[in-house]
Amino acid sequence: MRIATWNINSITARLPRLLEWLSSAQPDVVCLQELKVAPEAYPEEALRELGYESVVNAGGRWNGVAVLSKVGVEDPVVGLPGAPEYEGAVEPRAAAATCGGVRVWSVYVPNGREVGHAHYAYKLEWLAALKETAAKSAPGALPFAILGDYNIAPTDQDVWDISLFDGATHVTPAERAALTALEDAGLAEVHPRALKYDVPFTYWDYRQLGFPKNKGMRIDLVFGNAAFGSAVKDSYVDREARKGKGASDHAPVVVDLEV
DNA sequence: ATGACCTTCAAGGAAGGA
Repeated sequence: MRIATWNINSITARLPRLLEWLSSAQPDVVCLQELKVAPEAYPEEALRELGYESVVNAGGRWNGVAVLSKVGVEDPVVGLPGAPEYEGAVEPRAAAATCGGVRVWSVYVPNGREVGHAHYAYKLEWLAALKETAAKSAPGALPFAILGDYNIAPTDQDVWDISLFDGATHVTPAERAALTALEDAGLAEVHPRALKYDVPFTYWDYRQLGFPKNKGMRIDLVFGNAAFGSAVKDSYVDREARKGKGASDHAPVVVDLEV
């Protein structure tokens, strides 16, 4: 089984490239983030034509996630249990489904904006809620994974130049401690291989030739329980999908499982 | 070559991204 996660930065703008990638990469399950689409405008039919059912959590202009599956959708959940509100609203940042015997969550962790900003506190609260969900599902025999845009670089090597991140979000000890908390809950990171260069970055800023200069960050992550981890045969970042006109600023992370 | 921000909402520019 092939599972992928991809922040597509608007499913409307990215639909041609998404459909092309689905046809070539042939994933069975895909976790999408940053749909940036109203629920009624979600391209359900176009995805169904390629064989994918969707579990969608969309709220219009910002955020939005989905789980696509060719291998069935059971026990769908829309929204993270216990998720905090931001400015009085629960945002569409999580969706889950059991697909072909694997429980998957698609998550879009809040950005945080700046250390000390209300959005940063919100990010840490959101991650604390995510840990609770992880702790409930991790011990089971069912392969379980949380895939998505975590907006956290796990180590200093996961950004192109750590000296430029002094005081910035995405690399703070508190954010990284939230990843350690997921490990305490029984999950472990699935480390992808790079198709080029040493570090398999997953995000490159659109500005200032970020991608050609490989000024990237590894912030799209996969955390799985023991049953998931033991089924992993391969994982890589498909940086080819970041090339050319009309690309998302993130590349897909692909995980191949033997289940 | 991978190339110097992009997307949404809406009507011009703001907001968010990281």
